[in-house]
Amino acid sequence: MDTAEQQHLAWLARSFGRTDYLPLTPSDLSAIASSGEYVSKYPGTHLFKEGAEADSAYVIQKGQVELYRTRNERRRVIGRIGEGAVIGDIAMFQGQPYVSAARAITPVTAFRVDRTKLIPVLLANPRIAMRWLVAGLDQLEATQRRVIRLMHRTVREQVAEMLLDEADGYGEVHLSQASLATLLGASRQSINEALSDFRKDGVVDTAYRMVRVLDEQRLAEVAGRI
Amino acid sequence: MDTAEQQHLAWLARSFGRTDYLPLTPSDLSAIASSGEYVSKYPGTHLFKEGAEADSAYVIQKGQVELYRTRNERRRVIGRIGEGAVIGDIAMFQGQPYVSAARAITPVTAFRVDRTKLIPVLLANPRIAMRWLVAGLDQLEATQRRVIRLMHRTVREQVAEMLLDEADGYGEVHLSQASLATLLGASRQSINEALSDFRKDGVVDTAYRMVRVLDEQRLAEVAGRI
DNA sequence: CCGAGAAAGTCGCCGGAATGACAATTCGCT
DNA sequence: AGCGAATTGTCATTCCGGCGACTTTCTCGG
Repeated sequence: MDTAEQQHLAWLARSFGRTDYLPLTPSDLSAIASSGEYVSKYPGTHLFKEGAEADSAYVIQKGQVELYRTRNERRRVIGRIGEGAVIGDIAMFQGQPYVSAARAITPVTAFRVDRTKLIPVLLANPRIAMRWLVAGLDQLEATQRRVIRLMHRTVREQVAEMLLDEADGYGEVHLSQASLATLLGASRQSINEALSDFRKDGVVDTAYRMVRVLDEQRLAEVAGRI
Repeated sequence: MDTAEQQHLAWLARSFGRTDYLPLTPSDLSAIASSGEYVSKYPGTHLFKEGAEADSAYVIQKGQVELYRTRNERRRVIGRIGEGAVIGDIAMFQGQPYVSAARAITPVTAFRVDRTKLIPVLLANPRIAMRWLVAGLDQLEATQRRVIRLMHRTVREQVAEMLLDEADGYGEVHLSQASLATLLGASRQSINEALSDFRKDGVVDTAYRMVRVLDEQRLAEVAGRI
């Protein structure tokens, strides 16, 4: 599989592992309760694996899930998601294999939606179906916007943009520099250089597998968001 | 509006102006007949304009429609579509403004689907709604794939890819080198150089505002489609 | 507490492509 | 036919960033 493809899948998987992707309300869940069931996963076990047929989607109720892809027999963590996130749904709707694997890293409770059972329920509850699918469209479109926003920008600008995008509530980005490089399609060295610059200017702080954003304002300027 | 944004919209509009985007069957159309009406447009008149609120989608029944965007008071043709194509639907579902204008270039008959009338019909025909929306997901996903496929490739490869993609039935691409440059986010000079190379090798022929593909096979090799 | 392996930090080299600057064509219009 | 604007064809210059090759630092499992 070529690099572009890898990157595409990484972006997709990342995009759909976002906690702000909440197409379903609690009442929706009760409506589709019959098309799935609650599952518990111990840390280390899989919700689904990369490349498997996407016959289910999951709504995370509790715990943290890690999304990763395997490439050249090496695991690449794409992101971590938590409560409320929906994963695997786009692949499920499209009838495509999962683009990433999902593994519990804490004890996880999730609602597993079975494709074959879900379809009739959605046909009976078109309002939910439409909201869900439109949410998918929005997500995909947003991802695309992001990707194109990154094109034809210097690595430095791309890194700034990415950090702003990926920072969690504490302004921390838990990704290795190599992961950032893969996502941006840049070399690890260039990422490192950009981060070194930022660190020297006191804009970010770096540690093992982590970057902390210190000066969001300045980073936004670099990213061209002005 | 910045360049990345421009490019994003150009890509989107371009992608959705493809005749292979056919989410609806004739029987679907009869089912949603009540949510719209047939409209006839004389050449030169608009189906919709860029930036306007997307309150309708159109299914082209007959004729040719030109999609274009205006930038710096200059029209940029993004594509032409014909019978069977659906336009404006993604924007309509998302509640976003149209990303391009659509203008009839031959006498056009189209079925105009009204957003407010459509929603209840789709709720009553969830099967159509789901198919339509999933088709939208597929399209967006395919576009994204294309975009990422173009990233991190040499201009030469990008040009080859683009020419294959944009060639009409006669193997001709009616775009100025500057337009190609904009779409690819490259400089005009680089495009020119790539085209010169291809011309020298007898792979393409160039003229004013036009490129004709002579050796599709070889172009595909360059594009990496092998 | 320690060792292996992963991740991070640096350097030099070099190619692809942006930029700026012109000359040469071609087309649309008067 | 002829003029001006748009388009195309070429260079020389500059620079971003990929790649290879290390060294240093950090983590984690035993």
